[in-house]
Parts: sequence; structure tokens; C-alpha cells
Amino acid sequence: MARAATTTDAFNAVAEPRRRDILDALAAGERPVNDLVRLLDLPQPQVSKHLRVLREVGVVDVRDAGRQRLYRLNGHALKPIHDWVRNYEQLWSERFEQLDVVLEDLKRKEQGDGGDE
Amino acid sequence: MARAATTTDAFNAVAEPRRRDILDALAAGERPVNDLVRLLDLPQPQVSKHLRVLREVGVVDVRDAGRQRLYRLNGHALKPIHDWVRNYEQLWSERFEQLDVVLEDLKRKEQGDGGDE
DNA sequence: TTGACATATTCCGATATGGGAATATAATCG
DNA sequence: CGATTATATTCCCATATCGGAATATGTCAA
Repeated sequence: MARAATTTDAFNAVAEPRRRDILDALAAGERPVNDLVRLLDLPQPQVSKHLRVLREVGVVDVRDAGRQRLYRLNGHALKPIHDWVRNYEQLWSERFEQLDVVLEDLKRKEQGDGGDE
Repeated sequence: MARAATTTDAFNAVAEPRRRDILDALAAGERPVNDLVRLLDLPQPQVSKHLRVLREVGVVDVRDAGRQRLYRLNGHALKPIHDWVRNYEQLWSERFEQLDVVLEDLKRKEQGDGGDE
């Protein structure tokens, strides 16, 4: 097998920076494809292809509006990513770094206890 | 160009579920490779390969210990993912969903105001 | 209908992938 | 030293990718 398809997951879909850019642009609200083309300065077919991937993973929804297709963010599909990475948040939070300092202190004290050195 | 290398980003590195499993296992603390092999029930070469990717992206660190190599999580490298996805958190938070209800109410009222219907 | 606009799909090529299997490197033990 | 343990690397292959270019589909307007 090769690398998992981009349409497997939100994780895989969002690994592509252009697709994150698209989502960031859609955060402001529903937009037609050409809006995104202008905003991101990408060829239209590329944008359509990226949108297809995002749609297949459920992170965007589409709505027909005359000859336009309005894309809208569906944040729910990003929740698994958030839920996963959230477990590591403490590893860089300030409070945790403070805790680190305290633990270092304790360790040093403990060692001081053991010997007379 | 093809898809971005897995070693480009934390985003790309972490798109592979086995690599997330490895990180989850390392969350409990430093571990030698064979521990991971047993825990994840994967062939040892695979684990080593995944670890290489994770190392290149900086999400794990290694330390030599005799004939073992102890891998340790480096959460900081995951912060960009957290920072990005965090902006969307409100889209599925309960408070936001409550707000949605309120906004719907307002809209309905407004429409009721406009006409006599 | 014909034309203009908006979007989607298809074909192409270069590339990196993850898995399997085999093997290489490195460190320790007797 | 040779044997064993722990880990890393290499080779092979099937596959999906992104980008570019061209083209297809769909919708409105005159």
C-alpha cells in the first residue's frame, strides 16, 4: 500500500497547506469558488480539486446558487483533530512549564537529601 | 510535484495513524523501540521508519542508552496543529451551538417584523 | 440557439509513500 | 573473538498524489 488517500481523514485532507488556506478563507463565511480563486491566487481547477477533497472528508458543504456553487465550512469534521492534539496541549502550556520547574526543584532537593555532597 | 513529503510538517507526519499511535504511546513516557513494537504490534522496521519521520519533524527526540534508543515525545512540535485547529473550536462548542439557536430566533423574529404574514 | 460565465473533470508526469523482506550496524555478553 | 540482542537501513512495488493543461458540464442572458 502507498500513503493513505487524502480523502481518508480530516487529518490527511488538512495536511495540504492550500487546503488549510481554503478553510481559513471559508471561516469568514460562505463563498463561491471564484472568490477562493482570487483570494488564494490559485488556478481554478486546483481550487475545485482541493474543494472536492475537503467535501469528501466532510469539512466543507456545498450549496447551488444559480451558476455558482457556494462552499461553506463544516467545522465539526475538524473536531477529531482538535480532540487528538488537545491531549498534548499541556506539554507546551505555561502552567505545565511552571510545573516542570517545580519538579526540577524537587528532584534537586531529593538528591541533596541522599548524600552530603 | 507530488504530495508533500511526510517529513515536511507536523501536519503531514501526523496524518499517518500509526504515527499518532506511536505518539500516544510515548505520551506515557520515554520508551525504547521494542516497547513500541510490542505495544503497537507492528514489525520492528516499520516502527523504526515511523520514528525516523517523527524525529525529522521534531515531534520526538532520541537518547542512546546502551544498546537501546529511548524515544521521547516533544509536544512543542505539535503546537502549530493545535494553534491552527483551535481557531475552529467554537464551531462545535456547546456555547456556540446555543448561540446558533439564539441567532435563529432573532432571524425569525426579524422576518416576522417585516411582513404581517 | 449561441455565447459568456462558473465550475468540474480528465489526462499527464514526477514523485514520495508505506509495507514486506532482507540485511546492515551497533552494543553487550561469555 | 563469536553470539545475541536492539535498532536502522535498503531494496522493491503498487498506489495516490499535486500541478499543469485542456476540456467538459452546467447555467444564465440575448
